[in-house]
Order: sequence, then structure tokens, then C-alpha cells
Amino acid sequence: MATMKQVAQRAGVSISTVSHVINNTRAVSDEVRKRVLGIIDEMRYVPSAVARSLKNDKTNTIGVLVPNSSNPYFAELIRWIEDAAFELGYHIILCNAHGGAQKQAAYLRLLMEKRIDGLVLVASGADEDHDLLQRHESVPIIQLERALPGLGADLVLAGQEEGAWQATRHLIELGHRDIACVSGPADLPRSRERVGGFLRAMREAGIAVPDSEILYVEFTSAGGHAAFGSLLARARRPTAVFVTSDLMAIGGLCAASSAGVRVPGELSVVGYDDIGAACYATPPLTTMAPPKREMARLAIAQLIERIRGGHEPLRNIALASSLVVRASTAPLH
Amino acid sequence: MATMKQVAQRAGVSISTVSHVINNTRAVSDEVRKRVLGIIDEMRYVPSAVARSLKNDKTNTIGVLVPNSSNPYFAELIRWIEDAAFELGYHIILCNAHGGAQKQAAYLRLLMEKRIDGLVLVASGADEDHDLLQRHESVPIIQLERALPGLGADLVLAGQEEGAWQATRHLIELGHRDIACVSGPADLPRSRERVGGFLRAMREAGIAVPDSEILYVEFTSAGGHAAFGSLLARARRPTAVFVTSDLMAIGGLCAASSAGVRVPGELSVVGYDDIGAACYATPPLTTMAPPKREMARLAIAQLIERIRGGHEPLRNIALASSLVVRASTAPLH
DNA sequence: CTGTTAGCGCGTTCAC
DNA sequence: GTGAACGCGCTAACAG
Repeated sequence: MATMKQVAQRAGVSISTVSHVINNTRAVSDEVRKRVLGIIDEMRYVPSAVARSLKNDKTNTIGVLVPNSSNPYFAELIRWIEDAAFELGYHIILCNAHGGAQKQAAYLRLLMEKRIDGLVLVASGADEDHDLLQRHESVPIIQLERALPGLGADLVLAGQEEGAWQATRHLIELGHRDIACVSGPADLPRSRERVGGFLRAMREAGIAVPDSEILYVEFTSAGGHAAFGSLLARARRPTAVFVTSDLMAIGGLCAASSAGVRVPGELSVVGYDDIGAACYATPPLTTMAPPKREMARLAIAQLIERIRGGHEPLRNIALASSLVVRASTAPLH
Repeated sequence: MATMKQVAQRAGVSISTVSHVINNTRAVSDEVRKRVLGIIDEMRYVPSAVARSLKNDKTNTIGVLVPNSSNPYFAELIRWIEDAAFELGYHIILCNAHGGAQKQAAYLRLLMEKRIDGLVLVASGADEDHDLLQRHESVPIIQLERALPGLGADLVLAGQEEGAWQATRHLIELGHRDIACVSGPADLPRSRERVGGFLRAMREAGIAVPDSEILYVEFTSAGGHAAFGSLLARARRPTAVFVTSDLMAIGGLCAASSAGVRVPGELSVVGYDDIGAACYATPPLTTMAPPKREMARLAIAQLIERIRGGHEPLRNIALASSLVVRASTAPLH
């Protein structure tokens, strides 16, 4: 690939002149400018971001570390993150921690070597992440949804406890009292918060919740399917279920359908996340919708402000999620 | 962030010694090695990949350009691409063309500046992409699923025409003859190939296909929903539908359910892509499954071989998709 | 076994 | 309006 030097030589000017016509950083006679531009085009010269980065000590790159990018919720989040970053002239290095604390650590190391300008961290919650605290050194971090204990970084979230509370309220207001909760693994903070909101709503409504009404399963459609399977096999079935993610809820809907249980006729279901598929589930899923796009936008904006040297105290930005009522919930009988 | 020079100074050795202990690139006395390693740890020194890249003329980074990363099919593909790349020591820069030829061009430019080692190109098909031909200069490209006309690059695909043929055969073998086809926009090559396979299967079976039996809609669940809406409102309804993507099929299933049409009792539906949601649709969707993981693996392997200087003639790697029979298809009456 | 040195491609003084 | 020269952090070829 052509270099600036070659361009300069070919155009019969100095390297610095070429640099200046490229960056419009000082006056250049029209004649020289045209000539240089011509050569650049002719030689298909493309400036090297890596040399530039070395000089300027910034890469215009931000790392995005998520548990699993193929999960629709994260996929949608990433899409908006990418979008917002691109608007502001940044690129995304996509990193899937994918469960392994090991892979996550490897990625963090690589990101540091790459000298990313900032990091978007969507913590899985399996808190092996303390390694971060040591390494992040002055690399601005924005956390999405979940604050790592002790990591001094800004945070953007859409109150999960509050959202779960709201979803549960919806069911209670429809007259339901026998409400089960299907949650992801108990050790994930994301699960814990949502279950917390559920419990608070129930408590406030004066409804006792036996332990048996809360099922902890894998954070997948398969998990939801299994949970509904056992729930619906009971002698006394709940009349409604709050499921802490749409992915699980959709699995549950599938199980209900096979079991011949009508939703919402016999069973109301409300999910969480408002992934694209929720709208076309059978029946269309009532769910809590976090403002994914806004979260991404704010996260990137805040991160870039930090990158540009903002030294304000840490910010926690909390957004509200909204209940989207579709067809999977109905008044009790 | 600490630099190699500082480490060397602090350890009382030369810069090159530090370099060599880091890269294990020549013998270093145990004593010195330990000392240097100690300082490195103490100073939290992390080598700079950008300086290294400048020197070595490679970045260990590959660009991934897709139409829309939040589409579950692409999201799943990306996840496997990321996985395969990571295994081989490469990172991913994620780029959403997202429709705009403009954004795509901007990204390509940026990727060239970043000096990516290779590019994974999942062409949207809207062939504004000819700009590529000019710029890609010696940057190895691997195309997924669709070959850009005239771009001299390797290709990995899972025969779409063949897959569509197979899906249609499945319906025909179940006894269906009134089979409609719901396709994405007619101008997308992806759509055209799949419709082609459908038509071939029908023709081979001696079944005439009036134009009215092929609906072209948006490549989304909403599109599928709309298509099924109009299909099911007809006086004479098809008994089966081949839908060229699961996303559309799921939208269709939703429409069928609202219309009170039983699937597969009154209507068989087969999709394409085998996205995660297909398995938990209501009913679980019969669909063609491209070997996404294998495609990603092969694509990355081939790309990296090119990066390492492989100069064999261009390769077209074609893989077979497999039919996954679930519960959305049944014998005719 | 270790140190010195010359670039990699670019931005940026400083001098003309 | 233009050019020469230094250095960003690192690797590698060349001495010792």
C-alpha cells in the first residue's frame, strides 16, 4: 500500500505538504493541492490510521464486551451502540465473553494492547471480572445495566427492579394473585434484581409468594420451556407468570402451546426485554421494554465525553423502561 | 500508560532486552528476565499493539461488514465468526452497512485506514458495492453467501437455490400442491435464489405456479405478517407456504394464529435460516438450516490462509444446508 | 547473553 | 506558502 512519502516524492513536494493537504491543516497553494490530490487518487493512497494512532495516542476505537452477542437482546443493543459510535466517528471491536472468565480476561488484555479509547462493558455478572479493576488504568469505561462492585466507572441502566415491579403490577392489576416467576440463574445479578422487583410488587399487594413459585432456570428459551413444563404440570397452576426475559418467555409460550394451555385465556405471561421476536410471538408478548436505543446513545455519549477528558464525578444514568401491553396478558377469568 | 523504554530504564537494561523477554525471541538470563518481568508487572506495562502493527505491517484485525447485525441470522453468524477469529488470534471490527450504500462506503474507507488484515463481507446485495473493487487493493476478502460480480475474492456459501428446492420438496412430498412462496424484496439476490429453488422444485413436480402465488415483501417479521394476512384472506387459500426466511415465517405464523388458521392443520409453513427463535415458535418451525458455524469457521480459515499469503486460485466453498423438520408442516389433510 | 541503531508512517514543531 | 527533522512505541539487524 502506498505511503505518504511515495506520494510526496511523486508529486515533487515534501511529506509535510502532503500531510497538510490531507488534513487541511495549513494553507496550500491551489496548484500544489490539486496535484497532490491527483497523485493520491492515482496511487490509491489511503492514510494509515495505525501510524496516526501511534502519533496521536488515540485510536478512535471502542471495545464492546458482552456476554453473548447472538442473544437477541444484546444483538439489538450492540446494533445501537455501533450506530451511535459510528455517528461520532468511532469503531467497535466486538468481544464475546461468552461465559468464560478466561476469554473475557484475554479480550480485556487484547483491548488494552490495542489501545482502545474506551470500553463499553455489559457485564455478565459472573463476577470474575475483578481483573478489570487492575488493568483498566485510565481507560474510560461505561457500564451498561450492571455496576461491577468497586469499578469506578459511569453507568447507564434501565432500572430492572423497577421494571420487574411494573410488569408484576400489570398482572396484579389484571386480578391475578397466583403468579409465578421464571427467572434466570439465581447467581446472575440481572436475575436477582428482576426477581426482587417481582417480590416487592407481590409483597406490597399483600400476596404471599412461596419459594416454589420462583423457578430458576437457564437464561434461554430452552430454560423457559422447561420451567413452563414443570409449572403447567402442577396440580394447582398459577394463572399468570412473570418471566424475566423474553427469550425464556417465548420458550414458555411454546411449552404452553404444546400443553394445550391457552394464553392468555388460562395463563397470562409477561416477559422482559422487548426483543424483536416478542412482537410476533404467539400470542404477541406483553413485555417490559428497556429503551435500548437511548441507553446505547447515552452510553456512547457519556463514554466519549470521558474520552475527551471529562473529569466530572461518576455518573449513574437511570432510564425508565416501559410496559408494552400486547396479547399475552388478560384479566383473570 | 507505561512504555517499553520506561520499563527498560527502570530495570536497568536496554529496550531490546525488554522486547525480547516479552516476545521470547532470544535467550535472556534468568536473572534479567525475572527483573524485567517484575518491573513490567509493577508498572502495569502493556505492550502497544499499534506500535507493533506499524512495525509488522499487520493488525490482527479483520473487518466484518454485514447489512444488519441485529437480524438474528446475521447475529448468529457474527457470533461464530467472532469465535473462529478469536481462536486464531484475530479481532473483529463490526460494521453495519444497514442499508446505506453511503455508510457502507464510509466503513470500507475506515477499514482500509485501519489496515485490517482481511475483510468478511456479507453483501446485502444492493449492489452499490462496486466501490470495493477499486479500493480493496490486496486486502484479502472472503465473501459470505453472495458473490459480488467481478470482485475477485473467495466465497463461502450454503447453496440457497438448492436449499429452497429442498424445502419445497418437503412440502410437495407431504402432498401439497397449492403452495405459495413468501419472499423478501425481489431485487435482493438472496431472495431471487431462494425463489428460484422454489420454482424449480415446483416445475419438476409439474405444478404450475401463477405469479399470484409469489409474494414479495419486506425482509422482516412485519413483512411476513402482512404477506400471510393477504394470503389467508383469499377465497382459495394455499395449503402450504414456503417462506424464504424464518423472520418472515415467524411473522406469518403470528398472522395465521390471529386469523384462526391452524398450523400445520390447515396450513403448512416452512422457513429458512434456522434462527434460534424458530425452535420455539408456535408451532416450532420447520426450516432449512444453513451450517452457520461451519460457514464461519471455513470463511475465517480461508481468509487467514489468504492473509498468510496463500496464492492459490480463488475458491468457492459450497456447503449443504439441512432440513430441520419440526411441527409447522404436516401431510396434506 | 546484551546493547545500539535504523526505520515502520505519520503529525508537528521550527526554520526558511 | 513550503521543507527538514524529530519522535510516537516497537522490532530486527547488527555489533559486541
